[in-house]
Amino acid sequence: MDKACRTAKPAERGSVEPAALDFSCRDCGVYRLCAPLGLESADMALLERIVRRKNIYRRGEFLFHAGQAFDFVYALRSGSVKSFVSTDDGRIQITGLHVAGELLGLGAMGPQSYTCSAVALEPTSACRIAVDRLEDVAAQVPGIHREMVSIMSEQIVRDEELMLLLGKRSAEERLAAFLMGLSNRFAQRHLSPTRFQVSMSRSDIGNYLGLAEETVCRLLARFQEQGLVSVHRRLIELNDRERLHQLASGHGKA
Amino acid sequence: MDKACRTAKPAERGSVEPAALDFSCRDCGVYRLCAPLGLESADMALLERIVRRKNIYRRGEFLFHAGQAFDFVYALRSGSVKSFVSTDDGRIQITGLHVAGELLGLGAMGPQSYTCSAVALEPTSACRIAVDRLEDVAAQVPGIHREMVSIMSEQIVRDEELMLLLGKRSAEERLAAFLMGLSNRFAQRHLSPTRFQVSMSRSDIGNYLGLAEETVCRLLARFQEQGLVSVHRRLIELNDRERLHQLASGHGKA
DNA sequence: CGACGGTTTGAGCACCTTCAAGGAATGTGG
DNA sequence: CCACATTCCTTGAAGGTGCTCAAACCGTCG
Repeated sequence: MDKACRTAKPAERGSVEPAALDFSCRDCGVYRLCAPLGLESADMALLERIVRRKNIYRRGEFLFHAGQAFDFVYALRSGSVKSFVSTDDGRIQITGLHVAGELLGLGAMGPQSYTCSAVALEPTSACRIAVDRLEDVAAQVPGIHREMVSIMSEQIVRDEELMLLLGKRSAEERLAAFLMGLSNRFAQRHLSPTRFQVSMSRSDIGNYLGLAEETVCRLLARFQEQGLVSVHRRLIELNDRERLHQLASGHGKA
Repeated sequence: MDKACRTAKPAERGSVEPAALDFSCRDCGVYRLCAPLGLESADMALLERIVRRKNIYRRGEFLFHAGQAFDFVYALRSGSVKSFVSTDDGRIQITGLHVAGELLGLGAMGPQSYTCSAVALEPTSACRIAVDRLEDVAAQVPGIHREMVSIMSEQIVRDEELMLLLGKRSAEERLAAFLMGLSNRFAQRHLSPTRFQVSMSRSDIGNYLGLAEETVCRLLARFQEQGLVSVHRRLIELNDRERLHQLASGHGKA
């Protein structure tokens, strides 16, 4: 996506630039863990104790690998990240697409080692939160654990939705749901819900949705023929969210 | 495939009767939440504050419905439960199969309402843990929240595995993985890993694995032809766990 | 430019689903 | 206790959705 952007006019894409997705520490996932501390901008001392300075990751760079010892929780400030698990014979399944403002890695709390891998899809900036320090602080402030429980249960809800999608939806429904999901997430972040860059390749999208890369292409082409979307490489414009929503809900042919 | 199995004698099934799966409170999921309290058998007073007496559910009875207000966590003492989510046009995806000793409903911690429904697959006994009381106690004992985080991350790991299965595995691999998964869980509970009752119908198994009911039947028949398993209705005997494990890992044809 | 990764499109086919029907186990009411 | 209803399981045949294989295209970068 980084490359694709370079040819587009700045004005058109201002709203979807990584820069526009950059969140301050207050806005990003870290804050959700800080809020129960009663921390406001004044008390940054405690925050400093647990948050390591932000790191920059390049496209393709790993934030962490599955199996690796669990040392940090990651809060995305800009960019996007895919997480995935793999079979022992090498096939992988992307289990999550994470964008700015979200927390990553909490699933490792139990096993104490990462259960999935995470890779930046584009230049990405993330705060690393040292878990040992987090635990120290959390021992004094129970609200933090409570918040972690809450964040993890949100993860479970998203996972359940993806299972429903993988198990029970047609290819068409999957792609429509994917696009609508992205649209809604961008809207939450006050970005355009109708015009955005998809940071994943067709191959990744296919993997994520349990489809072949070619199927994704063909469906995008069909959606475009039907006037539902306009596709220019990874820039996607939703022209008929209403109908797309129907497709995603399975009311496509009914 | 031949019906020889159907003549199985009652005596053969003694070890897999529900009764054999009955867990005391110490063994069931409740205990995992009590352990951090430093509670041993002596301090049952605190336990009493949060655990309501066990309930009995009949086959097909709901423990809770999706959307319903989150009031209890459930610890299974015997029997088994399926949990599922559904599309708004009525299709459902089974997201979990839970057996004795496991905790149910923690995914509702964040949204404060159940995100999936849970139904007993057979006569099932469960302890209900009132969340408000649990929270009261947890406020004094941070270790409880920590344990909850741990339990939820295990849930996330299981969900990731199911996503991998639904997205990337063939029908054969799915069923083999399902059988091996059950086998391993029974082994953990000191029950026979090679001979057990599956509490789900073919239809449920198919739903769970993202397959048609008929496909499950055909595959079971094929596994039996190949000498991997013996099937007598819901009683299943694994005759070649080694090979089954290979199939589950995708080394079936390679 | 020329090579390369990502994308698009086509043709053929495999796997699994759908549709259909019969059989076995269980339960229910007379 | 038997007849009937119901549910679950099994098997067959036909068909479709999405995959595999293959090739061309495009945009980017060395």
